[in-house]
Amino acid sequence: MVSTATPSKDFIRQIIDEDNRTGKYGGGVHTRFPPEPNGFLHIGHAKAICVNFGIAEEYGGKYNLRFDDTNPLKEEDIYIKSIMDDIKWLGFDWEDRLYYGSDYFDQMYDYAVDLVKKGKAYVDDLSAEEIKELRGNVTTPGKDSPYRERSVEENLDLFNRMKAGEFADGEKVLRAKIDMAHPNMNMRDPIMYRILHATHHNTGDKWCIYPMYDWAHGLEDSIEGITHSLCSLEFENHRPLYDWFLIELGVYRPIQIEFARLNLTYTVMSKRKLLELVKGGLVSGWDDPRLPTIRGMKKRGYSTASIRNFCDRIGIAKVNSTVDIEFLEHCVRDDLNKTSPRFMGVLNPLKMVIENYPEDKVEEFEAINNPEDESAGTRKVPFSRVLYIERDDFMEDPPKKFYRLAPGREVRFRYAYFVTCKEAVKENGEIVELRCTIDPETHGGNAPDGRKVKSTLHWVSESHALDAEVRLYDRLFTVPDPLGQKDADFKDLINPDSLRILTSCKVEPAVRDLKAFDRFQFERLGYFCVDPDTTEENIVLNRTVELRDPWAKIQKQQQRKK
RNA sequence: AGCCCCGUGGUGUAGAGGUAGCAUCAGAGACUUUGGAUCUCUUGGCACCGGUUCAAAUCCGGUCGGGGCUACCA
Repeated sequence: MVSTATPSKDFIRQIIDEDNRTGKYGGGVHTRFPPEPNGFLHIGHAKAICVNFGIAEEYGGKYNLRFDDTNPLKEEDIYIKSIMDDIKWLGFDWEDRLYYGSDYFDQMYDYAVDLVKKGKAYVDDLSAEEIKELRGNVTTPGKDSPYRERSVEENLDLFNRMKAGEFADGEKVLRAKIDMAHPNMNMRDPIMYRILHATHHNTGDKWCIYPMYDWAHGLEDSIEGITHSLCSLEFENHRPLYDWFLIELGVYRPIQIEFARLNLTYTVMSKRKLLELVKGGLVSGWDDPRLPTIRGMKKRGYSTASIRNFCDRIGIAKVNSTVDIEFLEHCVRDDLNKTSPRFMGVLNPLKMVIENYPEDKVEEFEAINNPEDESAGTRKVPFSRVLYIERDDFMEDPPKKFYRLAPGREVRFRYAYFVTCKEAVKENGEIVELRCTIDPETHGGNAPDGRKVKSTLHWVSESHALDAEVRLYDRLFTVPDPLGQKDADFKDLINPDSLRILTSCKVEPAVRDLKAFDRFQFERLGYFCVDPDTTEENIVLNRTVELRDPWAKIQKQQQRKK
């Protein structure tokens, strides 16, 4: 029996349902994701991709990947591969529907000629400055260009010569003839073509005139038979123009629907800001794990499932909003908890000697790989007289609610024994070693007499431990809204602890078998993944996110009280 | 200022004339060989004013607030 509760639908799915009901587009759904190949994809794009491709998938429709490459000055081939790689990594397959806006340059030109013939477009000789001047502003209407009333013949001739390369960059443009007094600035005779003697990554030197976004985009959608053209809110004011071109041309017209793009706290999302960070050397590159780029997140240890689940769960709406990064972190924990194998690793090692354990003895304890997934099986973890534990797991003078190890206190060592601390050995006031004893009766971690222990600690056997470098990543900025601060440049608000590198970490032997990008959990610490920098000699691990940590919260509260 | 879009717990969203729901966060508890996970409970919201109606988050009018637009970028 399936639940009768109908899942709530966002406004876009409601529109599609209605279109399907009325048969507006023959009941089909065909969407597209149209990135400009001039940068790397980030989580904001992931949302757009999930909206466009996810909805098409859900309705049994198709989706296109289309590179919107109408500006040869800004676009480069190198971005195309990275964008495709990222989208594939997100788990989407556009099959054979990979297109380029530039594929349609010929057809667009013909359409432009159509419009000229209809008296709806004209060649303007004004300079960029003059055009700006005559456009007016939001409160004052613009004025007609002196070239606005050229004859169709003259326009046709001029436009053809523009194409033929007779004019220099900026000398002439082709404009739509709409209304210079229109309250919507986009309708004040928008430019359709500009002259750019530049080599295009796809069409080479074939063209010296290139179409503007507003002219090109609707045509691309129309040519590809897109049904629902889903884009971000800033194109709302462009929709009348999108419609105008297609209506004047009398061609198939998709519907453009706008939704709010994703904003996240404690990070920046714009290409320009991201570029500033990369160019300024403030991060290690586009794949720096602190960045919200797809590559960065992959390197950080985010899974495809966690990102897609996040994008689905934040919803779609028309209000500008900022999602708390905590929710992203929740989504990645949620997925990784179910899928990640567990290991033990000590980030800040404190040596511990078990006085009543023989020096040459080694035992192997069976550890559960994933308590959430029985099929993940078990592994053996070696135990011996000298171990490492986490420095934070011992306090000489424990405050209230600190359940971990302290002098005279007994805790459990995960999968091994109950351990009691006898003494903390100090050198120059610093604790350098703990002397402890085990209760042999608690072999495996259970007391036959049923006595309980307040906490369970992770540990690593000294002689079996692997050394590892661990990169602890945290939020990139110290404030939720780094761009909204008065009198502060966002680059000065970078969290100095957004990356902390620990070099003397000790991890259990099984970590050796992991490969680059493998994700796992260090019990009690968080989720990590293997950095591709890892070599035979040097294990490098990246922390994706910490586990939820009630003790850290209590600690903060206690500090506040002081 | 002109035009366009939008206001539902702290945050993100559902609700389409009839008991304001979900998720997250926060708080409390249960359970626990991860202070993880899981489970239970609790706090907390319809921007404001007026109108229509037996009944308004929902429809209408206004006010206030937020965002977008003034590139030969996309």
